[in-house]
Amino acid sequence: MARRVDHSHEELFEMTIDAAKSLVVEQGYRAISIRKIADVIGYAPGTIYNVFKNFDDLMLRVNGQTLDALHGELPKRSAMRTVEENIETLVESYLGFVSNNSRLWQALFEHSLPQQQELPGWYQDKIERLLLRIDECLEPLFSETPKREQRLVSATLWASLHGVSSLAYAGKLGIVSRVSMEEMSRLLAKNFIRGLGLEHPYQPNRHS
Amino acid sequence: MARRVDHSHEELFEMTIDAAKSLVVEQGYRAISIRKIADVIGYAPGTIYNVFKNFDDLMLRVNGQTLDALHGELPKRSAMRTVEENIETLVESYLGFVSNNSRLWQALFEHSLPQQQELPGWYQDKIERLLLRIDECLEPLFSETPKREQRLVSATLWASLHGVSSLAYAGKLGIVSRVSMEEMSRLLAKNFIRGLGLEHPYQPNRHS
DNA sequence: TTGAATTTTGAACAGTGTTCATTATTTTGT
DNA sequence: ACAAAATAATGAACACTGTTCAAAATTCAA
Repeated sequence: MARRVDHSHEELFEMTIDAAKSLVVEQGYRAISIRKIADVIGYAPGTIYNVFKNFDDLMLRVNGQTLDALHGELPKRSAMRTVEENIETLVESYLGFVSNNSRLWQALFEHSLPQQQELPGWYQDKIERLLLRIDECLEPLFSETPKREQRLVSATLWASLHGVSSLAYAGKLGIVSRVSMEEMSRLLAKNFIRGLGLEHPYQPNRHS
Repeated sequence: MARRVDHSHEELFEMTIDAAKSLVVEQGYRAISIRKIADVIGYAPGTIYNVFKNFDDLMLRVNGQTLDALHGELPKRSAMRTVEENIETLVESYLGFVSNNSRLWQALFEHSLPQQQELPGWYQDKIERLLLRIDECLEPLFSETPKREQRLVSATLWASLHGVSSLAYAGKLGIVSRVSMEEMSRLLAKNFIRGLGLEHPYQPNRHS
Protein backbone atom coordinates (compact mmCIF):
# COMPACT_ATOMS: atom_id res chain seq x y z
CA MET A 1 0.00 0.00 0.00
CA ALA A 2 1.37 3.38 -0.99
CA ARG A 3 -0.45 6.31 0.55
CA ARG A 4 1.34 8.93 -1.49
CA VAL A 5 -1.00 11.78 -0.64
CA ASP A 6 -1.35 10.95 3.01
CA HIS A 7 1.71 12.96 3.95
CA SER A 8 4.23 14.89 1.92
CA HIS A 9 7.92 14.32 2.20
CA GLU A 10 8.18 17.38 4.41
CA GLU A 11 5.34 16.27 6.65
CA LEU A 12 6.94 12.85 7.03
CA PHE A 13 10.23 14.50 7.92
CA GLU A 14 8.58 16.54 10.63
CA MET A 15 6.46 13.70 11.98
CA THR A 16 9.50 11.47 12.29
CA ILE A 17 11.57 14.05 14.14
CA ASP A 18 8.66 14.94 16.41
CA ALA A 19 8.21 11.28 17.28
CA ALA A 20 11.94 10.90 17.96
CA LYS A 21 11.88 13.99 20.15
CA SER A 22 8.99 12.81 22.26
CA LEU A 23 10.65 9.44 22.75
CA VAL A 24 13.79 11.22 23.93
CA VAL A 25 11.81 13.51 26.23
CA GLU A 26 9.80 10.67 27.72
CA GLN A 27 12.32 7.87 27.89
CA GLY A 28 15.77 9.24 27.10
CA TYR A 29 18.19 8.80 24.23
CA ARG A 30 18.84 5.12 24.73
CA ALA A 31 15.16 4.30 24.30
CA ILE A 32 14.90 5.54 20.71
CA SER A 33 14.72 3.09 17.85
CA ILE A 34 13.64 3.31 14.23
CA ARG A 35 10.92 0.73 14.82
CA LYS A 36 9.45 2.60 17.77
CA ILE A 37 9.41 5.81 15.77
CA ALA A 38 7.76 4.02 12.86
CA ASP A 39 5.09 2.71 15.25
CA VAL A 40 4.39 6.19 16.57
CA ILE A 41 3.95 7.79 13.16
CA GLY A 42 2.04 4.81 11.80
CA TYR A 43 4.44 3.88 9.01
CA ALA A 44 6.73 0.96 8.33
CA PRO A 45 10.40 1.17 9.36
CA GLY A 46 11.51 1.22 5.74
CA THR A 47 9.61 4.44 5.09
CA ILE A 48 11.89 6.36 7.42
CA TYR A 49 14.80 5.49 5.14
CA ASN A 50 13.12 7.37 2.32
CA VAL A 51 13.39 10.52 4.40
CA PHE A 52 16.63 10.02 6.35
CA LYS A 53 19.88 8.47 5.23
CA ASN A 54 20.18 6.44 8.43
CA PHE A 55 19.78 6.62 12.18
CA ASP A 56 22.74 8.96 12.65
CA ASP A 57 21.28 11.36 10.10
CA LEU A 58 17.93 11.33 11.90
CA MET A 59 19.59 11.91 15.25
CA LEU A 60 21.66 14.75 13.83
CA ARG A 61 18.43 16.41 12.65
CA VAL A 62 16.90 16.05 16.09
CA ASN A 63 19.97 17.56 17.73
CA GLY A 64 20.07 20.24 15.06
CA GLN A 65 16.60 21.36 16.09
CA THR A 66 17.73 21.46 19.71
CA LEU A 67 20.58 23.77 18.71
CA ASP A 68 18.11 25.92 16.78
CA ALA A 69 15.83 26.14 19.78
CA LEU A 70 18.70 27.19 22.01
CA HIS A 71 19.78 29.78 19.49
CA GLY A 72 16.26 31.18 19.49
CA GLU A 73 16.41 31.72 23.24
CA LEU A 74 19.81 33.36 23.47
CA PRO A 75 19.48 37.15 23.65
CA LYS A 76 21.52 39.51 21.56
CA ARG A 77 24.21 41.62 23.11
CA SER A 78 23.06 44.81 24.77
CA ALA A 79 25.33 47.79 23.97
CA MET A 80 24.23 49.31 27.27
CA ARG A 81 25.95 46.62 29.28
CA THR A 82 29.48 45.45 29.98
CA VAL A 83 31.03 42.31 28.58
CA GLU A 84 30.67 40.61 31.94
CA GLU A 85 27.00 41.49 32.16
CA ASN A 86 26.27 40.36 28.61
CA ILE A 87 28.01 37.05 29.17
CA GLU A 88 26.16 36.61 32.43
CA THR A 89 22.84 37.12 30.66
CA LEU A 90 23.86 34.67 27.98
CA VAL A 91 24.78 32.04 30.55
CA GLU A 92 21.49 32.48 32.36
CA SER A 93 19.57 31.89 29.13
CA TYR A 94 21.72 28.89 28.39
CA LEU A 95 21.07 27.43 31.83
CA GLY A 96 17.36 28.05 31.53
CA PHE A 97 17.17 26.27 28.21
CA VAL A 98 19.22 23.32 29.39
CA SER A 99 17.05 22.90 32.47
CA ASN A 100 13.82 23.10 30.53
CA ASN A 101 15.02 20.68 27.86
CA SER A 102 17.29 18.43 29.83
CA ARG A 103 16.51 15.16 28.02
CA LEU A 104 16.95 16.68 24.58
CA TRP A 105 20.09 18.36 25.78
CA GLN A 106 21.50 15.10 27.03
CA ALA A 107 20.79 13.49 23.67
CA LEU A 108 23.04 16.13 22.18
CA PHE A 109 26.10 14.62 23.81
CA GLU A 110 24.92 11.03 24.20
CA HIS A 111 24.82 10.64 20.46
CA SER A 112 28.07 10.70 18.52
CA LEU A 113 29.07 9.73 15.03
CA PRO A 114 31.22 6.69 14.24
CA GLN A 115 34.97 7.09 14.31
CA GLN A 116 36.43 9.66 11.93
CA GLN A 117 33.10 10.68 10.43
CA GLU A 118 32.81 14.41 10.71
CA LEU A 119 29.67 16.44 11.24
CA PRO A 120 27.83 17.64 8.12
CA GLY A 121 28.18 21.26 7.07
CA TRP A 122 24.60 22.27 7.89
CA TYR A 123 25.15 21.04 11.45
CA GLN A 124 28.43 22.89 11.83
CA ASP A 125 26.65 26.03 10.66
CA LYS A 126 24.21 25.75 13.54
CA ILE A 127 27.13 25.63 15.97
CA GLU A 128 28.69 28.53 14.15
CA ARG A 129 25.55 30.61 14.75
CA LEU A 130 25.71 29.87 18.46
CA LEU A 131 29.37 30.77 18.69
CA LEU A 132 28.55 34.05 17.00
CA ARG A 133 26.18 34.88 19.86
CA ILE A 134 29.12 34.60 22.21
CA ASP A 135 31.41 36.42 19.81
CA GLU A 136 29.06 39.39 19.86
CA CYS A 137 29.31 39.72 23.61
CA LEU A 138 33.09 39.64 23.52
CA GLU A 139 33.34 42.34 20.85
CA PRO A 140 34.53 45.13 23.17
CA LEU A 141 37.44 43.00 24.38
CA PHE A 142 38.77 42.33 20.91
CA SER A 143 38.28 45.54 19.00
CA GLU A 144 41.93 45.74 18.02
CA THR A 145 43.05 42.13 17.73
CA PRO A 146 42.47 39.56 15.00
CA LYS A 147 39.11 37.80 15.07
CA ARG A 148 40.69 34.38 15.37
CA GLU A 149 41.47 34.92 19.03
CA GLN A 150 37.94 36.03 19.67
CA ARG A 151 36.60 32.86 18.13
CA LEU A 152 39.00 30.81 20.20
CA VAL A 153 37.64 32.39 23.35
CA SER A 154 34.03 31.85 22.28
CA ALA A 155 34.64 28.21 21.44
CA THR A 156 36.41 27.71 24.75
CA LEU A 157 33.55 29.18 26.74
CA TRP A 158 31.01 27.17 24.77
CA ALA A 159 32.92 23.93 25.24
CA SER A 160 33.43 24.60 28.93
CA LEU A 161 29.76 25.17 29.56
CA HIS A 162 29.06 22.04 27.59
CA GLY A 163 31.45 20.11 29.82
CA VAL A 164 29.78 21.32 32.97
CA SER A 165 26.26 20.45 31.82
CA SER A 166 27.22 17.12 30.30
CA LEU A 167 29.08 15.88 33.37
CA ALA A 168 26.44 17.22 35.71
CA TYR A 169 23.58 15.50 33.89
CA ALA A 170 25.46 12.25 33.43
CA GLY A 171 26.12 12.28 37.17
CA LYS A 172 29.79 12.06 36.36
CA LEU A 173 30.87 14.48 39.03
CA GLY A 174 29.97 12.35 42.01
CA ILE A 175 28.56 14.46 44.80
CA VAL A 176 28.08 17.48 42.57
CA SER A 177 24.37 17.61 41.89
CA ARG A 178 22.26 19.37 39.32
CA VAL A 179 21.75 22.30 41.64
CA SER A 180 25.41 23.16 41.43
CA MET A 181 25.57 22.81 37.65
CA GLU A 182 24.30 26.37 37.61
CA GLU A 183 26.77 27.41 40.29
CA MET A 184 29.60 25.91 38.30
CA SER A 185 28.53 27.54 35.06
CA ARG A 186 28.33 30.97 36.62
CA LEU A 187 31.61 30.53 38.43
CA LEU A 188 33.27 29.44 35.23
CA ALA A 189 31.94 32.16 32.96
CA LYS A 190 32.50 34.96 35.41
CA ASN A 191 36.07 34.13 36.28
CA PHE A 192 37.11 33.11 32.80
CA ILE A 193 35.96 36.42 31.39
CA ARG A 194 37.44 38.28 34.33
CA GLY A 195 40.75 36.53 33.74
CA LEU A 196 40.66 37.54 30.10
CA GLY A 197 39.77 41.14 30.66
CA LEU A 198 42.75 42.04 32.81
CA GLU A 199 45.41 43.94 30.95
CA HIS A 200 45.59 42.29 27.56
CA PRO A 201 42.50 41.61 25.50
CA TYR A 202 44.04 38.26 24.74
CA GLN A 203 47.04 36.75 26.44
CA PRO A 204 48.70 34.07 24.37
CA ASN A 205 50.11 31.51 26.78
CA ARG A 206 53.33 29.82 25.95
CA HIS A 207 53.85 26.15 26.44
CA SER A 208 56.52 25.18 28.95
CA MET B 1 33.19 -27.91 28.70
CA ALA B 2 34.25 -26.14 31.85
CA ARG B 3 37.92 -25.20 31.88
CA ARG B 4 37.86 -24.13 35.47
CA VAL B 5 41.63 -24.05 35.93
CA ASP B 6 42.36 -22.42 32.58
CA HIS B 7 41.88 -18.94 33.99
CA SER B 8 40.90 -17.67 37.39
CA HIS B 9 38.07 -15.25 37.91
CA GLU B 10 40.60 -12.43 38.19
CA GLU B 11 42.41 -13.47 35.02
CA LEU B 12 39.14 -13.60 33.13
CA PHE B 13 38.28 -10.14 34.42
CA GLU B 14 41.57 -8.76 33.16
CA MET B 15 41.47 -10.59 29.82
CA THR B 16 37.98 -9.27 29.13
CA ILE B 17 38.87 -5.70 29.91
CA ASP B 18 42.08 -5.90 27.92
CA ALA B 19 40.15 -7.22 24.93
CA ALA B 20 37.58 -4.45 25.26
CA LYS B 21 40.34 -1.87 25.50
CA SER B 22 42.12 -3.05 22.37
CA LEU B 23 38.83 -3.04 20.46
CA VAL B 24 38.27 0.56 21.56
CA VAL B 25 41.82 1.56 20.67
CA GLU B 26 41.71 -0.10 17.26
CA GLN B 27 38.14 0.55 16.17
CA GLY B 28 36.51 2.97 18.57
CA TYR B 29 33.75 2.69 21.14
CA ARG B 30 30.95 1.89 18.74
CA ALA B 31 32.76 -1.21 17.52
CA ILE B 32 32.74 -3.03 20.86
CA SER B 33 30.38 -5.92 21.44
CA ILE B 34 30.20 -8.75 23.95
CA ARG B 35 30.48 -11.31 21.16
CA LYS B 36 33.60 -9.73 19.67
CA ILE B 37 35.22 -9.61 23.08
CA ALA B 38 34.29 -13.25 23.69
CA ASP B 39 35.89 -14.15 20.36
CA VAL B 40 39.11 -12.37 21.26
CA ILE B 41 39.51 -14.05 24.65
CA GLY B 42 38.41 -17.44 23.33
CA TYR B 43 35.34 -17.87 25.51
CA ALA B 44 31.62 -17.97 24.91
CA PRO B 45 29.56 -14.77 25.33
CA GLY B 46 27.81 -16.20 28.37
CA THR B 47 31.08 -16.52 30.25
CA ILE B 48 31.51 -12.76 30.33
CA TYR B 49 28.30 -12.56 32.35
CA ASN B 50 29.92 -14.64 35.08
CA VAL B 51 32.43 -11.84 35.54
CA PHE B 52 30.45 -8.68 34.72
CA LYS B 53 26.90 -7.78 35.57
CA ASN B 54 26.23 -6.51 32.05
CA PHE B 55 27.70 -4.43 29.25
CA ASP B 56 27.42 -1.16 31.18
CA ASP B 57 29.30 -2.69 34.09
CA LEU B 58 32.06 -3.88 31.77
CA MET B 59 32.30 -0.49 30.10
CA LEU B 60 32.42 1.25 33.47
CA ARG B 61 35.39 -0.94 34.41
CA VAL B 62 37.17 -0.05 31.19
CA ASN B 63 36.58 3.64 31.77
CA GLY B 64 37.56 3.23 35.40
CA GLN B 65 40.97 1.97 34.31
CA THR B 66 41.31 4.95 32.01
CA LEU B 67 40.65 7.25 34.96
CA ASP B 68 43.23 5.32 36.99
CA ALA B 69 45.79 5.67 34.24
CA LEU B 70 45.21 9.41 34.03
CA HIS B 71 45.50 9.71 37.79
CA GLY B 72 48.83 7.91 37.61
CA GLU B 73 50.18 10.49 35.19
CA LEU B 74 49.06 13.63 36.99
CA PRO B 75 51.90 15.10 39.02
CA LYS B 76 51.52 16.22 42.61
CA ARG B 77 51.59 19.87 43.51
CA SER B 78 55.00 21.43 43.89
CA ALA B 79 55.27 23.71 46.91
CA MET B 80 57.99 25.61 45.07
CA ARG B 81 55.59 26.87 42.45
CA THR B 82 52.61 29.20 42.23
CA VAL B 83 49.03 28.08 41.83
CA GLU B 84 49.09 29.15 38.20
CA GLU B 85 52.23 27.15 37.50
CA ASN B 86 50.93 24.05 39.25
CA ILE B 87 47.68 24.17 37.33
CA GLU B 88 49.56 24.69 34.11
CA THR B 89 51.65 21.59 34.78
CA LEU B 90 48.53 19.64 35.58
CA VAL B 91 46.86 20.72 32.35
CA GLU B 92 49.91 19.75 30.32
CA SER B 93 49.86 16.26 31.83
CA TYR B 94 46.16 16.01 31.19
CA LEU B 95 46.60 17.03 27.56
CA GLY B 96 49.45 14.59 27.10
CA PHE B 97 47.40 11.73 28.43
CA VAL B 98 44.36 12.59 26.37
CA SER B 99 46.45 12.80 23.20
CA ASN B 100 48.21 9.51 23.83
CA ASN B 101 44.98 7.70 24.69
CA SER B 102 42.48 9.49 22.53
CA ARG B 103 40.27 6.51 21.69
CA LEU B 104 40.02 5.36 25.30
CA TRP B 105 39.37 8.93 26.32
CA GLN B 106 36.57 9.26 23.82
CA ALA B 107 35.00 6.06 25.15
CA LEU B 108 34.84 7.80 28.49
CA PHE B 109 32.21 10.23 27.25
CA GLU B 110 30.69 8.17 24.46
CA HIS B 111 29.41 5.68 26.98
CA SER B 112 26.70 6.72 29.38
CA LEU B 113 24.34 4.88 31.68
CA PRO B 114 20.61 4.59 31.05
CA GLN B 115 18.37 7.34 32.33
CA GLN B 116 18.40 7.95 36.07
CA GLN B 117 20.93 5.23 36.84
CA GLU B 118 23.75 6.78 38.79
CA LEU B 119 27.40 5.82 38.72
CA PRO B 120 28.55 3.19 41.24
CA GLY B 121 30.47 4.33 44.29
CA TRP B 122 33.80 2.82 43.27
CA TYR B 123 33.63 4.82 40.04
CA GLN B 124 32.77 8.04 41.81
CA ASP B 125 35.78 7.44 44.07
CA LYS B 126 38.06 7.43 41.05
CA ILE B 127 36.71 10.80 40.00
CA GLU B 128 37.09 12.00 43.57
CA ARG B 129 40.80 11.11 43.47
CA LEU B 130 41.25 13.14 40.31
CA LEU B 131 39.45 16.14 41.73
CA LEU B 132 41.75 15.94 44.73
CA ARG B 133 44.73 16.41 42.43
CA ILE B 134 43.24 19.71 41.36
CA ASP B 135 42.23 20.57 44.91
CA GLU B 136 45.85 20.25 45.99
CA CYS B 137 46.99 22.81 43.49
CA LEU B 138 44.35 25.29 44.58
CA GLU B 139 45.25 24.99 48.27
CA PRO B 140 47.01 28.37 48.57
CA LEU B 141 43.94 30.17 47.23
CA PHE B 142 41.60 28.71 49.80
CA SER B 143 43.55 28.57 53.02
CA GLU B 144 40.94 30.53 54.92
CA THR B 145 37.66 29.57 53.25
CA PRO B 146 35.54 26.46 53.60
CA LYS B 147 36.63 23.49 51.49
CA ARG B 148 33.32 23.32 49.68
CA GLU B 149 34.20 26.30 47.48
CA GLN B 150 37.53 24.75 46.67
CA ARG B 151 35.84 21.57 45.49
CA LEU B 152 33.41 23.61 43.41
CA VAL B 153 36.33 25.23 41.63
CA SER B 154 38.08 21.91 41.07
CA ALA B 155 34.97 20.30 39.66
CA THR B 156 34.38 23.28 37.41
CA LEU B 157 37.89 23.16 36.00
CA TRP B 158 37.68 19.41 35.52
CA ALA B 159 34.33 19.64 33.76
CA SER B 160 35.50 22.49 31.56
CA LEU B 161 38.55 20.61 30.38
CA HIS B 162 36.33 17.64 29.76
CA GLY B 163 34.05 19.79 27.64
CA VAL B 164 36.91 21.07 25.54
CA SER B 165 38.37 17.63 24.85
CA SER B 166 35.03 15.96 24.23
CA LEU B 167 33.81 18.55 21.75
CA ALA B 168 37.19 18.73 20.07
CA TYR B 169 37.43 14.96 19.57
CA ALA B 170 33.82 14.60 18.49
CA GLY B 171 34.49 17.31 15.91
CA LYS B 172 31.62 19.25 17.43
CA LEU B 173 33.31 22.60 17.21
CA GLY B 174 33.34 22.89 13.45
CA ILE B 175 36.53 24.51 12.26
CA VAL B 176 38.26 24.09 15.59
CA SER B 177 40.64 21.22 15.10
CA ARG B 178 42.51 18.99 17.48
CA VAL B 179 45.51 21.28 17.37
CA SER B 180 43.53 23.98 19.11
CA MET B 181 42.11 21.66 21.75
CA GLU B 182 45.38 22.27 23.55
CA GLU B 183 45.19 25.99 22.90
CA MET B 184 41.68 26.09 24.30
CA SER B 185 42.57 24.09 27.38
CA ARG B 186 45.48 26.33 28.23
CA LEU B 187 43.49 29.48 27.57
CA LEU B 188 40.70 28.20 29.77
CA ALA B 189 42.79 27.08 32.71
CA LYS B 190 45.02 30.11 32.74
CA ASN B 191 42.29 32.70 32.63
CA PHE B 192 39.88 30.88 34.89
CA ILE B 193 42.51 30.64 37.61
CA ARG B 194 43.62 34.18 36.97
CA GLY B 195 40.03 35.35 37.32
CA LEU B 196 39.73 33.51 40.60
CA GLY B 197 42.92 34.75 42.10
CA LEU B 198 42.17 38.46 41.90
CA GLU B 199 41.18 39.99 45.21
CA HIS B 200 38.95 37.39 46.80
CA PRO B 201 40.01 33.79 47.05
CA TYR B 202 36.51 32.93 45.95
CA GLN B 203 33.94 35.34 44.62
CA PRO B 204 30.40 34.08 45.00
CA ASN B 205 28.42 35.43 42.09
CA ARG B 206 24.86 36.45 42.59
CA HIS B 207 22.13 35.53 40.21
CA SER B 208 20.40 38.49 38.55
C1' DT C 1 -7.65 2.27 -19.96
C1' DT C 2 -3.17 1.14 -20.05
C1' DG C 3 1.51 1.79 -18.77
C1' DA C 4 5.04 4.18 -16.36
C1' DA C 5 6.48 6.29 -12.11
C1' DT C 6 6.44 6.53 -7.36
C1' DT C 7 5.63 5.48 -2.52
C1' DT C 8 5.15 2.13 1.05
C1' DT C 9 5.72 -2.19 2.70
C1' DG C 10 7.47 -5.95 5.48
C1' DA C 11 10.14 -9.92 5.21
C1' DA C 12 14.94 -10.95 5.39
C1' DC C 13 19.81 -10.23 6.92
C1' DA C 14 23.21 -9.61 10.02
C1' DG C 15 23.97 -7.98 13.99
C1' DT C 16 23.09 -6.70 19.31
C1' DG C 17 22.69 -7.72 24.84
C1' DT C 18 21.08 -11.12 27.87
C1' DT C 19 19.31 -15.51 29.95
C1' DC C 20 19.55 -20.17 31.36
C1' DA C 21 19.02 -25.28 30.88
C1' DT C 22 22.49 -28.39 29.68
C1' DT C 23 27.05 -30.16 29.72
C1' DA C 24 31.76 -30.76 31.07
C1' DT C 25 34.85 -30.48 34.56
C1' DT C 26 36.66 -30.21 39.20
C1' DT C 27 36.19 -30.72 44.06
C1' DT C 28 34.54 -32.96 47.95
C1' DG C 29 32.85 -36.79 50.78
C1' DT C 30 32.86 -41.57 51.69
C1' DA D 1 38.71 -45.46 44.01
C1' DC D 2 34.14 -44.15 43.34
C1' DA D 3 30.05 -41.48 43.78
C1' DA D 4 28.01 -37.16 44.65
C1' DA D 5 27.92 -32.37 44.97
C1' DA D 6 29.59 -27.99 43.37
C1' DT D 7 31.09 -25.19 39.90
C1' DA D 8 32.33 -23.12 35.39
C1' DA D 9 31.49 -22.78 30.64
C1' DT D 10 28.55 -23.33 26.92
C1' DG D 11 25.64 -22.00 23.05
C1' DA D 12 21.01 -22.11 21.59
C1' DA D 13 17.14 -19.17 22.28
C1' DC D 14 14.77 -14.66 23.01
C1' DA D 15 13.75 -10.22 22.02
C1' DC D 16 15.53 -6.74 20.29
C1' DT D 17 18.54 -3.49 16.87
C1' DG D 18 19.67 -0.80 12.02
C1' DT D 19 19.33 -1.52 7.22
C1' DT D 20 18.15 -3.32 2.55
C1' DC D 21 15.29 -4.30 -1.25
C1' DA D 22 12.07 -7.04 -4.21
C1' DA D 23 7.34 -6.84 -4.31
C1' DA D 24 2.96 -4.63 -3.89
C1' DA D 25 -0.07 -0.73 -3.84
C1' DT D 26 -1.18 3.51 -5.38
C1' DT D 27 -0.97 7.64 -8.19
C1' DC D 28 0.07 10.11 -12.37
C1' DA D 29 0.54 10.61 -17.42
C1' DA D 30 -0.62 9.30 -22.15
